Amino acid sequence: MPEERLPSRSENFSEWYNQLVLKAELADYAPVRGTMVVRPYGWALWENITAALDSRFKATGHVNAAFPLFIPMSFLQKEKDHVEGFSPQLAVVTIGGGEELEEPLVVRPTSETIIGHMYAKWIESYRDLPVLINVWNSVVRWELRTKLFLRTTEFYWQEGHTAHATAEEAKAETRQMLEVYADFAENEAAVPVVMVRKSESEKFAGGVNSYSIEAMMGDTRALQAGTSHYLGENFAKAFSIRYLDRDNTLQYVSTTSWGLSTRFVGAIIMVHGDDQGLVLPPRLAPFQIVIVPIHKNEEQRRAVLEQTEAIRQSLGDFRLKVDDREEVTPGFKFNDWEMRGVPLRVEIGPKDVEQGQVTLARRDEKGRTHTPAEGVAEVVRATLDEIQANMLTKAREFMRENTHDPADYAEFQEVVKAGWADVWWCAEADCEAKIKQETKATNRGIPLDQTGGEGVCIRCGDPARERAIFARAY
RNA sequence: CGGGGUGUAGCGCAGUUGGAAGCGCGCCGCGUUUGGGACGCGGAGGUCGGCGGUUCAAGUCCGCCCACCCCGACCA
Repeated sequence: MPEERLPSRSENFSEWYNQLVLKAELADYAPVRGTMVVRPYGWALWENITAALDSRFKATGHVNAAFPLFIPMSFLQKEKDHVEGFSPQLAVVTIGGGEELEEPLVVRPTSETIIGHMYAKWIESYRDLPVLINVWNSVVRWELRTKLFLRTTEFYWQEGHTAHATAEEAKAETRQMLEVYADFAENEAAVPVVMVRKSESEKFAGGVNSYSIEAMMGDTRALQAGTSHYLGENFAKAFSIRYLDRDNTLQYVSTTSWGLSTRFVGAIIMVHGDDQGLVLPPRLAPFQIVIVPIHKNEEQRRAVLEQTEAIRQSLGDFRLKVDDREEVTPGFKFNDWEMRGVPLRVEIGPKDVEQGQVTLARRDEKGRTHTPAEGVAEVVRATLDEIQANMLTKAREFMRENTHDPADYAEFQEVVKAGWADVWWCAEADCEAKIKQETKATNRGIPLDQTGGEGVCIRCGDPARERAIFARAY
Protein backbone atom coordinates (compact mmCIF):
# COMPACT_ATOMS: atom_id res chain seq x y z
CA MET A 1 0.00 0.00 0.00
CA PRO A 2 2.57 2.59 -1.09
CA GLU A 3 0.07 5.42 -1.26
CA GLU A 4 -0.60 5.12 2.45
CA ARG A 5 2.94 6.20 3.16
CA LEU A 6 4.27 9.73 3.11
CA PRO A 7 7.09 10.96 0.93
CA SER A 8 10.18 11.14 3.11
CA ARG A 9 11.13 14.51 4.55
CA SER A 10 14.59 14.38 3.04
CA GLU A 11 13.44 13.62 -0.49
CA ASN A 12 10.65 16.20 -0.71
CA PHE A 13 9.91 18.23 2.39
CA SER A 14 7.19 20.29 0.78
CA GLU A 15 5.27 17.28 -0.52
CA TRP A 16 5.76 15.53 2.84
CA TYR A 17 4.13 18.54 4.50
CA ASN A 18 1.20 18.82 2.08
CA GLN A 19 0.31 15.15 2.24
CA LEU A 20 0.74 14.97 5.99
CA VAL A 21 -1.73 17.80 6.55
CA LEU A 22 -4.28 15.99 4.37
CA LYS A 23 -3.67 12.45 5.65
CA ALA A 24 -3.64 13.41 9.32
CA GLU A 25 -6.93 15.15 8.57
CA LEU A 26 -5.81 18.48 9.96
CA ALA A 27 -7.14 20.44 6.99
CA ASP A 28 -8.37 20.15 3.43
CA TYR A 29 -8.43 22.38 0.39
CA ALA A 30 -11.63 24.42 0.06
CA PRO A 31 -13.31 25.43 -3.22
CA VAL A 32 -11.95 28.98 -3.32
CA ARG A 33 -8.28 29.20 -4.26
CA GLY A 34 -6.00 29.59 -1.28
CA THR A 35 -8.66 28.86 1.31
CA MET A 36 -8.72 25.82 3.57
CA VAL A 37 -11.11 23.92 5.77
CA VAL A 38 -9.69 23.21 9.19
CA ARG A 39 -10.96 19.73 9.98
CA PRO A 40 -11.98 18.63 13.50
CA TYR A 41 -8.59 17.15 14.38
CA GLY A 42 -6.76 20.27 13.20
CA TRP A 43 -9.23 22.51 14.96
CA ALA A 44 -8.83 20.55 18.21
CA LEU A 45 -5.11 21.29 18.02
CA TRP A 46 -5.82 24.96 17.31
CA GLU A 47 -8.28 25.07 20.24
CA ASN A 48 -5.56 23.86 22.58
CA ILE A 49 -3.24 26.53 21.19
CA THR A 50 -5.87 29.22 21.71
CA ALA A 51 -6.57 28.04 25.25
CA ALA A 52 -2.88 28.18 26.19
CA LEU A 53 -2.52 31.66 24.72
CA ASP A 54 -5.82 33.02 25.99
CA SER A 55 -5.01 32.15 29.59
CA ARG A 56 -1.68 33.96 29.22
CA PHE A 57 -3.43 37.03 27.80
CA LYS A 58 -5.90 37.08 30.65
CA ALA A 59 -3.09 36.64 33.17
CA THR A 60 -1.41 39.76 31.77
CA GLY A 61 -4.57 41.83 32.12
CA HIS A 62 -6.11 41.61 28.66
CA VAL A 63 -9.79 41.15 27.84
CA ASN A 64 -11.44 39.76 24.71
CA ALA A 65 -13.87 41.57 22.40
CA ALA A 66 -15.09 41.37 18.79
CA PHE A 67 -14.89 43.90 15.98
CA PRO A 68 -16.55 43.86 12.53
CA LEU A 69 -15.36 41.99 9.48
CA PHE A 70 -15.99 44.98 7.19
CA ILE A 71 -13.90 48.14 7.29
CA PRO A 72 -14.60 51.29 5.24
CA MET A 73 -11.92 51.65 2.56
CA SER A 74 -11.21 55.19 3.73
CA PHE A 75 -10.04 53.89 7.13
CA LEU A 76 -7.20 51.97 5.53
CA GLN A 77 -6.11 55.10 3.71
CA LYS A 78 -5.66 57.13 6.88
CA GLU A 79 -2.25 55.68 7.63
CA LYS A 80 0.01 56.06 4.58
CA ASP A 81 2.42 53.14 5.09
CA HIS A 82 -0.39 50.90 6.28
CA VAL A 83 -2.45 51.29 3.10
CA GLU A 84 0.64 50.98 0.91
CA GLY A 85 1.59 47.76 2.63
CA PHE A 86 -1.83 46.15 2.54
CA SER A 87 -3.43 47.45 -0.69
CA PRO A 88 -2.15 44.65 -2.92
CA GLN A 89 -3.61 42.06 -0.57
CA LEU A 90 -7.11 43.41 -0.02
CA ALA A 91 -10.42 41.74 -0.75
CA VAL A 92 -12.99 44.51 -1.35
CA VAL A 93 -16.79 44.38 -1.27
CA THR A 94 -18.42 46.78 -3.71
CA ILE A 95 -21.97 45.44 -3.84
CA GLY A 96 -24.32 44.95 -0.89
CA GLY A 97 -27.91 43.72 -1.19
CA GLY A 98 -27.70 44.05 -4.95
CA GLU A 99 -26.78 47.74 -4.80
CA GLU A 100 -23.43 49.32 -5.60
CA LEU A 101 -22.07 50.65 -2.28
CA GLU A 102 -21.34 54.35 -1.70
CA GLU A 103 -17.97 53.38 -0.29
CA PRO A 104 -16.18 50.08 -0.91
CA LEU A 105 -15.75 47.88 2.15
CA VAL A 106 -12.53 46.09 2.87
CA VAL A 107 -12.67 42.60 4.34
CA ARG A 108 -10.29 43.09 7.28
CA PRO A 109 -6.69 42.12 6.57
CA THR A 110 -5.93 43.18 10.17
CA SER A 111 -7.91 45.44 12.49
CA GLU A 112 -5.70 48.34 13.54
CA THR A 113 -7.82 50.85 11.65
CA ILE A 114 -11.30 49.93 12.81
CA ILE A 115 -10.09 49.40 16.36
CA GLY A 116 -8.24 52.72 16.20
CA HIS A 117 -11.47 54.38 15.12
CA MET A 118 -13.31 52.95 18.11
CA TYR A 119 -10.50 53.73 20.55
CA ALA A 120 -10.71 57.38 19.49
CA LYS A 121 -14.31 57.32 20.65
CA TRP A 122 -13.71 55.47 23.91
CA ILE A 123 -10.54 57.15 25.17
CA GLU A 124 -10.83 60.63 26.68
CA SER A 125 -8.76 60.65 29.83
CA TYR A 126 -5.58 59.14 31.25
CA ARG A 127 -8.03 57.34 33.53
CA ASP A 128 -9.27 55.35 30.51
CA LEU A 129 -5.79 53.95 29.89
CA PRO A 130 -4.39 51.50 29.22
CA VAL A 131 -6.88 49.74 26.97
CA LEU A 132 -5.85 46.10 26.66
CA ILE A 133 -8.07 44.26 24.18
CA ASN A 134 -7.55 41.04 22.28
CA VAL A 135 -9.76 39.56 19.57
CA TRP A 136 -9.99 36.02 18.18
CA ASN A 137 -11.09 36.19 14.57
CA SER A 138 -10.13 35.49 11.00
CA VAL A 139 -8.70 37.90 8.45
CA VAL A 140 -8.33 37.88 4.67
CA ARG A 141 -5.24 38.67 2.64
CA TRP A 142 -5.21 37.94 -1.08
CA GLU A 143 -1.91 36.06 -1.07
CA LEU A 144 -0.37 35.13 -4.38
CA ARG A 145 1.09 31.85 -3.23
CA THR A 146 -0.61 29.84 -0.57
CA LYS A 147 0.13 26.73 1.47
CA LEU A 148 -2.08 24.98 4.00
CA PHE A 149 -1.75 26.66 7.43
CA LEU A 150 1.41 28.58 6.48
CA ARG A 151 -0.19 31.08 4.18
CA THR A 152 -3.88 30.95 3.30
CA THR A 153 -6.20 33.57 1.87
CA GLU A 154 -8.25 33.54 5.04
CA PHE A 155 -6.57 32.62 8.29
CA TYR A 156 -7.55 32.36 11.94
CA TRP A 157 -5.58 34.21 14.56
CA GLN A 158 -5.74 36.48 17.53
CA GLU A 159 -4.84 40.14 17.30
CA GLY A 160 -4.15 42.12 20.43
CA HIS A 161 -4.55 45.90 20.31
CA THR A 162 -3.50 48.07 23.19
CA ALA A 163 -3.39 51.81 23.84
CA HIS A 164 -1.14 53.41 26.46
CA ALA A 165 -0.46 56.82 27.97
CA THR A 166 3.25 56.71 27.27
CA ALA A 167 5.64 55.35 24.68
CA GLU A 168 7.61 53.54 27.39
CA GLU A 169 4.53 51.70 28.56
CA ALA A 170 3.62 50.68 24.99
CA LYS A 171 7.15 49.49 24.35
CA ALA A 172 7.04 47.41 27.52
CA GLU A 173 3.74 45.90 26.38
CA THR A 174 5.22 45.05 22.96
CA ARG A 175 8.10 43.31 24.65
CA GLN A 176 5.89 41.58 27.20
CA MET A 177 3.68 40.02 24.53
CA LEU A 178 6.67 38.88 22.52
CA GLU A 179 7.84 37.09 25.65
CA VAL A 180 4.38 35.59 26.13
CA TYR A 181 4.63 34.14 22.62
CA ALA A 182 8.12 32.79 23.24
CA ASP A 183 6.99 31.23 26.51
CA PHE A 184 4.01 29.64 24.81
CA ALA A 185 6.10 28.34 21.88
CA GLU A 186 8.74 26.72 24.04
CA ASN A 187 6.72 25.51 27.01
CA GLU A 188 3.51 24.46 25.29
CA ALA A 189 4.51 23.62 21.73
CA ALA A 190 8.12 22.58 22.43
CA VAL A 191 9.11 24.90 19.59
CA PRO A 192 12.35 26.75 20.38
CA VAL A 193 12.37 30.33 19.11
CA VAL A 194 14.61 33.34 18.81
CA MET A 195 13.14 36.71 19.76
CA VAL A 196 14.16 39.32 17.21
CA ARG A 197 13.57 42.92 16.19
CA LYS A 198 12.63 43.17 12.54
CA SER A 199 14.66 45.30 10.15
CA GLU A 200 13.05 48.37 8.56
CA SER A 201 12.22 46.47 5.39
CA GLU A 202 10.62 43.56 7.23
CA LYS A 203 8.57 45.48 9.78
CA PHE A 204 4.78 45.88 9.94
CA ALA A 205 3.26 48.41 7.52
CA GLY A 206 2.49 51.46 9.61
CA GLY A 207 4.45 50.46 12.71
CA VAL A 208 7.54 51.92 14.35
CA ASN A 209 9.19 48.66 15.40
CA SER A 210 8.25 45.04 14.84
CA TYR A 211 9.39 42.06 16.83
CA SER A 212 8.86 38.40 16.14
CA ILE A 213 9.62 34.93 17.33
CA GLU A 214 11.49 32.98 14.64
CA ALA A 215 11.50 29.20 14.59
CA MET A 216 13.57 26.75 12.56
CA MET A 217 11.59 24.20 10.58
CA GLY A 218 12.76 20.63 9.92
CA ASP A 219 14.25 21.67 6.58
CA THR A 220 16.14 24.51 8.36
CA ARG A 221 14.02 27.24 6.82
CA ALA A 222 12.83 29.96 9.17
CA LEU A 223 9.23 30.67 10.06
CA GLN A 224 7.96 33.87 11.62
CA ALA A 225 5.74 32.29 14.23
CA GLY A 226 4.32 35.30 16.05
CA THR A 227 4.68 39.07 15.89
CA SER A 228 4.46 42.02 18.24
CA HIS A 229 4.45 45.58 16.95
CA TYR A 230 5.18 48.90 18.61
CA LEU A 231 3.08 51.35 16.62
CA GLY A 232 4.14 54.56 18.35
CA GLU A 233 1.69 57.40 17.74
CA ASN A 234 1.20 56.54 14.07
CA PHE A 235 -2.29 55.13 14.38
CA ALA A 236 -3.16 57.52 17.21
CA LYS A 237 -2.47 60.43 14.87
CA ALA A 238 -4.24 58.82 11.91
CA PHE A 239 -7.37 58.17 13.99
CA SER A 240 -7.03 61.01 16.46
CA ILE A 241 -6.82 58.83 19.57
CA ARG A 242 -6.14 61.41 22.28
CA TYR A 243 -6.52 61.77 26.02
CA LEU A 244 -6.23 64.49 28.62
CA ASP A 245 -3.40 63.83 31.03
CA ARG A 246 -3.18 64.88 34.68
CA ASP A 247 -1.97 68.32 33.61
CA ASN A 248 -5.02 68.83 31.41
CA THR A 249 -2.86 68.57 28.29
CA LEU A 250 -4.16 66.75 25.21
CA GLN A 251 -1.83 63.82 24.33
CA TYR A 252 -1.73 61.10 21.71
CA VAL A 253 -1.80 57.54 22.97
CA SER A 254 0.86 55.02 22.00
CA THR A 255 -0.45 51.76 20.60
CA THR A 256 0.69 48.19 20.06
CA SER A 257 -0.60 45.20 18.17
CA TRP A 258 0.43 41.56 18.30
CA GLY A 259 -0.74 38.40 16.61
CA LEU A 260 -0.27 34.67 16.33
CA SER A 261 -2.10 32.64 13.71
CA THR A 262 -3.02 29.15 12.51
CA ARG A 263 0.39 29.34 10.85
CA PHE A 264 1.67 28.09 14.19
CA VAL A 265 0.02 24.74 13.47
CA GLY A 266 2.33 24.57 10.47
CA ALA A 267 5.27 25.27 12.75
CA ILE A 268 4.38 22.38 15.03
CA ILE A 269 4.07 20.06 12.05
CA MET A 270 7.37 21.11 10.49
CA VAL A 271 9.42 21.29 13.67
CA HIS A 272 8.46 17.93 15.16
CA GLY A 273 7.07 15.76 12.35
CA ASP A 274 8.97 12.75 11.01
CA ASP A 275 8.62 10.31 8.12
CA GLN A 276 5.90 8.46 10.04
CA GLY A 277 3.78 11.60 10.36
CA LEU A 278 2.95 14.15 13.01
CA VAL A 279 4.60 14.25 16.41
CA LEU A 280 2.47 16.41 18.67
CA PRO A 281 3.62 17.91 21.97
CA PRO A 282 1.64 16.35 24.85
CA ARG A 283 0.52 19.74 26.16
CA LEU A 284 -1.26 20.59 22.89
CA ALA A 285 -2.15 17.21 21.38
CA PRO A 286 -5.91 16.65 20.88
CA PHE A 287 -5.33 13.13 22.23
CA GLN A 288 -2.40 12.67 24.58
CA ILE A 289 -2.95 8.92 24.74
CA VAL A 290 -4.49 6.36 22.45
CA ILE A 291 -5.37 2.93 23.84
CA VAL A 292 -5.27 0.05 21.36
CA PRO A 293 -6.87 -3.15 22.65
CA ILE A 294 -5.61 -6.35 21.00
CA HIS A 295 -7.39 -9.69 20.99
CA LYS A 296 -7.90 -12.81 18.85
CA ASN A 297 -10.95 -14.64 20.14
CA GLU A 298 -14.09 -13.81 22.07
CA GLU A 299 -12.64 -14.88 25.39
CA GLN A 300 -9.60 -12.64 24.98
CA ARG A 301 -11.79 -9.85 23.71
CA ARG A 302 -13.84 -9.81 26.89
CA ALA A 303 -10.80 -9.86 29.15
CA VAL A 304 -8.94 -7.21 27.16
CA LEU A 305 -11.89 -4.84 26.93
CA GLU A 306 -12.55 -5.19 30.63
CA GLN A 307 -8.94 -4.25 31.37
CA THR A 308 -9.10 -1.45 28.78
CA GLU A 309 -12.08 0.06 30.56
CA ALA A 310 -10.26 -0.13 33.89
CA ILE A 311 -7.15 1.55 32.47
CA ARG A 312 -9.26 4.18 30.78
CA GLN A 313 -10.84 5.11 34.08
CA SER A 314 -7.50 5.35 35.83
CA LEU A 315 -6.30 7.67 33.02
CA GLY A 316 -9.37 9.88 33.27
CA ASP A 317 -7.30 13.04 33.76
CA PHE A 318 -5.79 12.80 30.29
CA ARG A 319 -7.13 13.56 26.83
CA LEU A 320 -7.56 9.99 25.71
CA LYS A 321 -8.94 7.93 22.85
CA VAL A 322 -9.80 4.24 22.94
CA ASP A 323 -9.50 2.80 19.44
CA ASP A 324 -11.90 -0.12 19.65
CA ARG A 325 -12.56 -0.35 15.92
CA GLU A 326 -13.15 -4.00 15.01
CA GLU A 327 -12.66 -3.62 11.28
CA VAL A 328 -8.96 -2.75 11.23
CA THR A 329 -5.96 -4.61 12.60
CA PRO A 330 -3.73 -3.39 15.43
CA GLY A 331 -0.91 -2.80 12.94
CA PHE A 332 -3.13 -0.46 10.97
CA LYS A 333 -4.04 1.42 14.13
CA PHE A 334 -0.39 1.83 15.13
CA ASN A 335 0.40 3.46 11.82
CA ASP A 336 -2.79 5.48 11.85
CA TRP A 337 -2.15 7.08 15.24
CA GLU A 338 1.51 7.62 14.49
CA MET A 339 0.43 9.58 11.42
CA ARG A 340 -1.78 11.66 13.69
CA GLY A 341 1.03 12.25 16.13
CA VAL A 342 -0.51 10.97 19.37
CA PRO A 343 2.34 11.26 21.91
CA LEU A 344 1.77 8.01 23.78
CA ARG A 345 0.19 4.74 22.75
CA VAL A 346 -1.02 2.24 25.33
CA GLU A 347 -1.40 -1.30 24.02
CA ILE A 348 -3.43 -3.83 25.96
CA GLY A 349 -3.33 -7.42 24.71
CA PRO A 350 -3.86 -10.90 26.19
CA LYS A 351 -0.21 -11.05 27.33
CA ASP A 352 -0.55 -7.71 29.08
CA VAL A 353 -3.74 -8.76 30.85
CA GLU A 354 -2.04 -11.97 31.94
CA GLN A 355 1.00 -10.09 33.27
CA GLY A 356 -1.07 -7.34 34.86
CA GLN A 357 0.73 -4.76 32.74
CA VAL A 358 0.25 -2.45 29.79
CA THR A 359 2.60 -1.80 26.87
CA LEU A 360 3.70 1.80 26.22
CA ALA A 361 5.00 3.16 22.92
CA ARG A 362 6.29 6.74 22.79
CA ARG A 363 5.82 8.69 19.58
CA ASP A 364 9.03 10.68 19.99
CA GLU A 365 11.32 7.64 20.35
CA LYS A 366 11.35 4.11 18.97
CA GLY A 367 10.62 1.05 21.07
CA ARG A 368 8.17 -0.14 23.70
CA THR A 369 8.19 -0.50 27.45
CA HIS A 370 5.91 -2.29 29.89
CA THR A 371 4.51 -0.95 33.10
CA PRO A 372 2.26 -2.49 35.77
CA ALA A 373 -1.41 -1.70 35.29
CA GLU A 374 -1.39 -0.69 38.92
CA GLY A 375 -0.18 2.90 39.12
CA VAL A 376 -0.25 3.43 35.35
CA ALA A 377 -1.45 7.03 35.70
CA GLU A 378 1.75 8.16 37.46
CA VAL A 379 3.96 6.48 34.87
CA VAL A 380 1.94 7.97 32.03
CA ARG A 381 2.12 11.44 33.54
CA ALA A 382 5.87 11.22 33.93
CA THR A 383 6.26 9.81 30.42
CA LEU A 384 4.23 12.60 28.85
CA ASP A 385 6.36 15.15 30.70
CA GLU A 386 9.48 13.43 29.42
CA ILE A 387 8.17 13.46 25.86
CA GLN A 388 7.36 17.15 26.12
CA ALA A 389 10.85 17.94 27.43
CA ASN A 390 12.58 15.64 24.96
CA MET A 391 10.82 17.25 22.01
CA LEU A 392 12.02 20.70 23.05
CA THR A 393 15.55 19.45 23.65
CA LYS A 394 15.73 17.76 20.26
CA ALA A 395 14.36 20.81 18.45
CA ARG A 396 16.82 23.09 20.30
CA GLU A 397 19.67 20.82 19.37
CA PHE A 398 18.60 20.88 15.73
CA MET A 399 18.40 24.67 15.72
CA ARG A 400 21.81 24.99 17.35
CA GLU A 401 23.42 22.54 14.93
CA ASN A 402 22.06 24.38 11.92
CA THR A 403 22.82 27.93 13.04
CA HIS A 404 26.19 28.99 11.68
CA ASP A 405 28.72 31.76 12.19
CA PRO A 406 30.34 32.04 8.77
CA ALA A 407 33.76 33.71 8.58
CA ASP A 408 33.23 35.44 5.25
CA TYR A 409 30.57 36.04 2.59
CA ALA A 410 31.55 32.99 0.55
CA GLU A 411 30.96 30.77 3.55
CA PHE A 412 27.79 32.70 4.31
CA GLN A 413 26.41 31.88 0.87
CA GLU A 414 27.08 28.21 1.51
CA VAL A 415 25.57 27.95 4.98
CA VAL A 416 22.30 29.72 4.19
CA LYS A 417 21.52 27.06 1.59
CA ALA A 418 20.69 24.73 4.47
CA GLY A 419 20.73 26.62 7.71
CA TRP A 420 20.72 29.93 9.50
CA ALA A 421 23.55 32.44 9.58
CA ASP A 422 24.02 34.55 12.71
CA VAL A 423 26.26 37.37 11.52
CA TRP A 424 27.36 40.98 11.95
CA TRP A 425 25.29 43.23 9.71
CA CYS A 426 25.79 46.91 8.85
CA ALA A 427 22.04 47.66 9.20
CA GLU A 428 21.85 49.08 5.67
CA ALA A 429 18.72 48.15 3.70
CA ASP A 430 20.78 48.00 0.54
CA CYS A 431 23.06 45.30 1.91
CA GLU A 432 20.04 43.36 3.14
CA ALA A 433 18.39 43.51 -0.29
CA LYS A 434 21.53 42.35 -2.07
CA ILE A 435 21.91 39.42 0.30
CA LYS A 436 18.35 38.42 -0.49
CA GLN A 437 18.99 38.74 -4.21
CA GLU A 438 22.23 36.80 -4.12
CA THR A 439 21.30 34.04 -1.68
CA LYS A 440 17.48 33.98 -1.27
CA ALA A 441 18.17 34.37 2.44
CA THR A 442 16.19 37.14 4.09
CA ASN A 443 16.90 39.05 7.25
CA ARG A 444 14.91 37.26 9.93
CA GLY A 445 15.74 39.96 12.43
CA ILE A 446 18.15 41.24 15.03
CA PRO A 447 18.13 38.93 18.08
CA LEU A 448 17.20 40.79 21.26
CA ASP A 449 19.82 38.75 23.03
CA GLN A 450 22.99 40.27 21.54
CA THR A 451 26.49 39.03 22.24
CA GLY A 452 27.74 42.59 22.46
CA GLY A 453 30.94 44.03 20.99
CA GLU A 454 31.22 44.91 17.35
CA GLY A 455 32.42 43.52 14.05
CA VAL A 456 32.21 44.04 10.33
CA CYS A 457 29.24 43.43 8.04
CA ILE A 458 29.31 39.95 6.52
CA ARG A 459 28.65 41.33 3.08
CA CYS A 460 30.06 44.84 2.74
CA GLY A 461 32.70 44.84 5.48
CA ASP A 462 31.51 48.13 6.98
CA PRO A 463 31.58 48.46 10.76
CA ALA A 464 28.63 46.67 12.36
CA ARG A 465 27.25 47.00 15.86
CA GLU A 466 24.53 44.34 15.71
CA ARG A 467 24.22 40.74 14.73
CA ALA A 468 21.29 39.56 12.60
CA ILE A 469 19.96 36.19 11.51
CA PHE A 470 19.75 35.52 7.81
CA ALA A 471 17.94 32.46 6.48
CA ARG A 472 15.62 31.25 3.81
CA ALA A 473 12.12 31.63 5.16
CA TYR A 474 8.55 30.53 4.63
C1' C B 1 1.44 38.35 -13.00
C1' G B 2 5.75 35.25 -15.48
C1' G B 3 7.50 29.96 -16.13
C1' G B 4 6.15 24.68 -15.74
C1' G B 5 2.40 20.90 -14.93
C1' U B 6 -2.38 18.50 -14.23
C1' G B 7 -7.82 17.97 -14.92
C1' U B 8 -11.04 10.42 -16.51
C1' A B 9 -15.15 6.79 -10.00
C1' G B 10 -14.07 9.31 -3.11
C1' C B 11 -8.25 9.15 -3.78
C1' G B 12 -3.97 7.77 -7.05
C1' C B 13 -3.67 6.76 -12.12
C1' A B 14 -3.91 3.95 -17.28
C1' G B 15 -6.59 4.63 -21.72
C1' U B 16 -2.73 2.52 -28.44
C1' U B 17 -3.44 5.06 -35.49
C1' G B 18 -10.49 8.41 -33.21
C1' G B 19 -14.26 2.69 -32.97
C1' A B 20 -18.15 -1.02 -26.36
C1' A B 21 -14.77 3.76 -20.11
C1' G B 22 -10.63 0.57 -17.17
C1' C B 23 -6.85 -0.64 -13.00
C1' G B 24 -5.12 -0.10 -7.78
C1' C B 25 -6.62 1.78 -3.13
C1' G B 26 -10.88 3.29 -0.55
C1' C B 27 -16.37 2.34 0.10
C1' C B 28 -20.88 -1.43 0.94
C1' G B 29 -22.36 -6.90 2.10
C1' C B 30 -20.94 -11.92 3.79
C1' G B 31 -17.19 -15.03 5.79
C1' U B 32 -12.35 -15.97 7.73
C1' U B 33 -8.82 -12.76 10.39
C1' U B 34 -6.51 -9.31 14.34
C1' G B 35 0.89 -8.09 19.10
C1' G B 36 3.32 -3.37 12.91
C1' G B 37 -0.57 -0.97 7.22
C1' A B 38 -5.02 -8.94 6.74
C1' C B 39 -7.46 -12.17 3.01
C1' G B 40 -11.44 -14.47 -0.10
C1' C B 41 -16.04 -13.96 -2.66
C1' G B 42 -19.89 -10.68 -4.18
C1' G B 43 -21.34 -5.48 -5.10
C1' A B 44 -22.11 0.04 -5.57
C1' G B 45 -19.94 4.11 -7.77
C1' G B 46 -18.63 8.13 -14.22
C1' U B 47 -21.95 14.93 -17.33
C1' C B 48 -13.97 11.74 -19.05
C1' G B 49 -13.18 20.18 -15.90
C1' G B 50 -16.69 23.51 -19.16
C1' C B 51 -18.34 25.50 -23.92
C1' G B 52 -17.90 25.26 -29.09
C1' G B 53 -15.90 22.87 -33.58
C1' U B 54 -14.10 18.67 -37.05
C1' U B 55 -16.09 13.56 -37.94
C1' C B 56 -20.48 8.24 -39.58
C1' A B 57 -18.08 8.15 -34.68
C1' A B 58 -14.31 12.32 -29.78
C1' G B 59 -11.73 10.75 -23.15
C1' U B 60 -8.59 10.79 -27.70
C1' C B 61 -8.09 15.89 -32.98
C1' C B 62 -8.78 21.67 -33.11
C1' G B 63 -10.24 26.46 -30.65
C1' C B 64 -11.68 29.22 -26.45
C1' C B 65 -12.59 29.32 -21.27
C1' C B 66 -12.22 27.58 -16.10
C1' A B 67 -9.92 25.35 -11.94
C1' C B 68 -6.03 23.41 -9.14
C1' C B 69 -0.79 22.11 -8.12
C1' C B 70 4.66 23.23 -8.42
C1' C B 71 8.75 27.15 -9.18
C1' G B 72 9.50 32.85 -8.83
C1' A B 73 7.91 38.16 -7.45
C1' C B 74 4.20 39.73 -2.49
C1' C B 75 3.39 38.14 2.58
C1' A B 76 1.38 36.29 9.37
